[in-house]
Amino acid sequence: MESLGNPTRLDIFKVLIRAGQSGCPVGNIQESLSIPGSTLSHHLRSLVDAGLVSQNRDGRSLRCCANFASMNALVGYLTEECCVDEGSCC
Amino acid sequence: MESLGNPTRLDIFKVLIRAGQSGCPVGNIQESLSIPGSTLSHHLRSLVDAGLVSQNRDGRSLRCCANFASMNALVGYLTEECCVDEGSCC
DNA sequence: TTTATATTTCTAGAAATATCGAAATATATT
DNA sequence: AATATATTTCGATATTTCTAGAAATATAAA
Repeated sequence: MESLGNPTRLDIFKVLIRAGQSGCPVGNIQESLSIPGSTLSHHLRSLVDAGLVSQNRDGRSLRCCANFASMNALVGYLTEECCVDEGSCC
Repeated sequence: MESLGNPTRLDIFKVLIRAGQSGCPVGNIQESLSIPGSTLSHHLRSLVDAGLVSQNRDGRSLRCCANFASMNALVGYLTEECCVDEGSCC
């Protein structure tokens, strides 16, 4: 969640969500968002570390994929405990 | 989304999600999380500004409620464009 | 109106994060 | 092996964010 708190990182993640299962090479993300490679690489790493993105090499380029399972877990994290303390805690 | 990127703020929001529609006074959140009032107030404001939390006065205390509509919008934001560029962009 | 309770604003230092150019590395093509 | 392409690491700076104590404000109760 912390990982998606940054606007640039959220943009990157959105590109990958749109790209679906087939993913998108680093270079294409860079072109699509117009950010320097070093900045992109830095943010991509933090997304990979958070488990939200996976990478695998494809020839000379590195293909990145949104991890849809993690994304759904994230969504679940927000919704699953809804109202469990309704009326009892406050 | 940016608003939930901070662990403390996420904790606050979770308390409010658990509290459901009836919400929770600031003082109770403070007690429940053991954080100074000033820090809590600061984070609450950022949640309110982001539209994720609403507040209304109830006697001497201020009752906070998670805005479930916004939360669902947030979830939708992540999921609705899934795969639209599958195969076409990269 | 005095007092108590609840919450916010002010302030400032510390810590974390973002940014990007240059150089380094890795992989593929010739 | 030499060259080209793709991506990452390094390093340094700028900016943002977090945190919390003290003081201020607001509302209610006595």
